[in-house]
Amino acid sequence: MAHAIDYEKYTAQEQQLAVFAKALGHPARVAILQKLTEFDSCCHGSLASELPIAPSSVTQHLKALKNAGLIQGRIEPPQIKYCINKENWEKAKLHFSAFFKD
Amino acid sequence: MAHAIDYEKYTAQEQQLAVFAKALGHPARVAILQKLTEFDSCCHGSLASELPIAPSSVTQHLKALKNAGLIQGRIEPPQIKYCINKENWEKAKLHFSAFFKD
DNA sequence: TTAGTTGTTCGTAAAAATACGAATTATTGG
DNA sequence: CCAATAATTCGTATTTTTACGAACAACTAA
Repeated sequence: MAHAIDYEKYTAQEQQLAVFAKALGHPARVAILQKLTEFDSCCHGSLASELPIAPSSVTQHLKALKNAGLIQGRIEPPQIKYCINKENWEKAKLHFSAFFKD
Repeated sequence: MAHAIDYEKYTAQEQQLAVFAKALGHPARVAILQKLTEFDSCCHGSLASELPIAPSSVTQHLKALKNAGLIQGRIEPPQIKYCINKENWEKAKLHFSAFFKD
């Protein structure tokens, strides 16, 4: 595992902010999150139809956002509805505002 | 250039936020920025001595932050002093706060 | 059951990010 | 000039990210 980020060598704050920031570090993921904050919940298809990337790529980005804790999905046949994870969203908001405060 | 992010397919806001976020997406860069906001200006060496990575890696991260517009350096023999690019820092702050506002 | 819709997984390829050490540049002090 | 200091550049290895299409799974509706 050489040459990967070794998060353990940094403070918990540095780690957490970096994880959230990394999740926001792609314009497609920014667009997804904006849509989810605007519409409260969306299925994969309605996100994919507005993004300039393939459906399978959208799935990858959704997974990245999920891993960072920023979104969650619930099955609602025939679709899967994705929405903001409000608890972690608030956490991210606080991390960023603390970082830029001064 | 296949399989790289095609920023042009996204809105200016999505692009800009993603660029800033990507720059914050590594704990070492978060640590560097925190130190620069705390101490106003630092040389490469004093940053490197507090980070768990090699000096040449610190240079790489400084370059990434510079490319994103978040820091700038000025020669002040025998050192190079790095500091926050206040104009873009403010811009980043506004982008993030707008993003999380709702 | 069959066909259609929805979304994911998988494999793969290309590119970027991460990290390091060695060598290099540039400047200062003796 | 020569040595020391400060930091970068360069080359390289490894890992991660990005992207796509094909195949697959799951559920619905006819």
